[in-house]
Amino acid sequence: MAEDKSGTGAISRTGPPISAAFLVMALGRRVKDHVENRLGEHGIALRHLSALGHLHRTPDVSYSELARRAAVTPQSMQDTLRLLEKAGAVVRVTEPGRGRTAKLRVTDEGHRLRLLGQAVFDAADAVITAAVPSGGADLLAPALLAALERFPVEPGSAESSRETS
Amino acid sequence: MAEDKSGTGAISRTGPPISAAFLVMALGRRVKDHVENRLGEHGIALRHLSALGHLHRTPDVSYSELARRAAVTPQSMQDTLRLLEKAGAVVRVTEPGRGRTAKLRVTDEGHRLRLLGQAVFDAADAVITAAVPSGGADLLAPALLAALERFPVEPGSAESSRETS
DNA sequence: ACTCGGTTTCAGGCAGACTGTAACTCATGG
DNA sequence: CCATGAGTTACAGTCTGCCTGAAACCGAGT
Repeated sequence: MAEDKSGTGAISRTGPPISAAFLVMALGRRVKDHVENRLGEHGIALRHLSALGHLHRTPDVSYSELARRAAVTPQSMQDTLRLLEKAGAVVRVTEPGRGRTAKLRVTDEGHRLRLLGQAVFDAADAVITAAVPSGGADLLAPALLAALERFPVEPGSAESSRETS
Repeated sequence: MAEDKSGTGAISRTGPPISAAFLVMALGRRVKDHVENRLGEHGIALRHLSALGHLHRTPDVSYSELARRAAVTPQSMQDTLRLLEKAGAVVRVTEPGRGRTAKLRVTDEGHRLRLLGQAVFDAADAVITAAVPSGGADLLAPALLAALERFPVEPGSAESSRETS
């Protein structure tokens, strides 16, 4: 119904370059929604993929350590891992119990999901780099990275870290 | 400590360019958090600023119409406006009541807040454009815009539209 | 031996969106 | 005239991620 919801309609008219900050926020959200939806088709969300990535890179870490790296509380991370355990994507190689620090491992199913998520990211990357003009593609990532460093991590953010490789 | 939460630590090492999609998501969230915090110091959030912008551009619209433009449900928009009304930033020029369509106006206080929000965005823009290399600054916005159009609005997004000008 | 930091686990809370439902207005057609 | 139905405001409840609070427990250091 002629929504104009993203503002693009009003944007695409003319010169006033429209706030870069706004564009970054909008694009970030769009991409996140896209990734989240694609991942959702396989039963996981972004935070699960992130946890899988962390766990793959450094196995045998505990809930709390994992939480620390993802910058969330141990409770939230436990909640995230609950789904992954139930889906058979990670297992704890130590027996459960109140104060017993857990060692977690990624299973074969976990690796399957992880690679699948990586494919989703690769696809999104292709779309993005196809959108920048000509040779600006390899100029984009460093710029984004530089901008990222210029915005401090403020209290109350969370951020989920990356999962590649 | 030694959080590495955003992955930057792992990123800044070497060549593997790291997913552009990931960077966009991370930067988008960082910028949003930044804007939200700055706005929060003045008692409003992004959605309030967005509503103020919409209302400033096209006055005398109703709750539902406003909700339609922001792509949220009327209930959510009503909730957003509740704060703005209580803060004296918008007033309804018609009397309340169950089925009576409301006409809403931005007050002087509302304009003050709107301009203030615009300043926040301008500041963020400056930070971003300062982060891109040399002449890439005016190349960034079009690229982001082009990328934005390549990601369809998927079911379950919301998006808040823009508020500038 | 025993305290203390780190950990897991359970319970509750909060914010922002949503759906569901009720009450009401207003234009339109019979 | 008035009944019907689309549109709107209003109120309540729900859900999802995340949080804080508190309890139970392990394991190393003194």
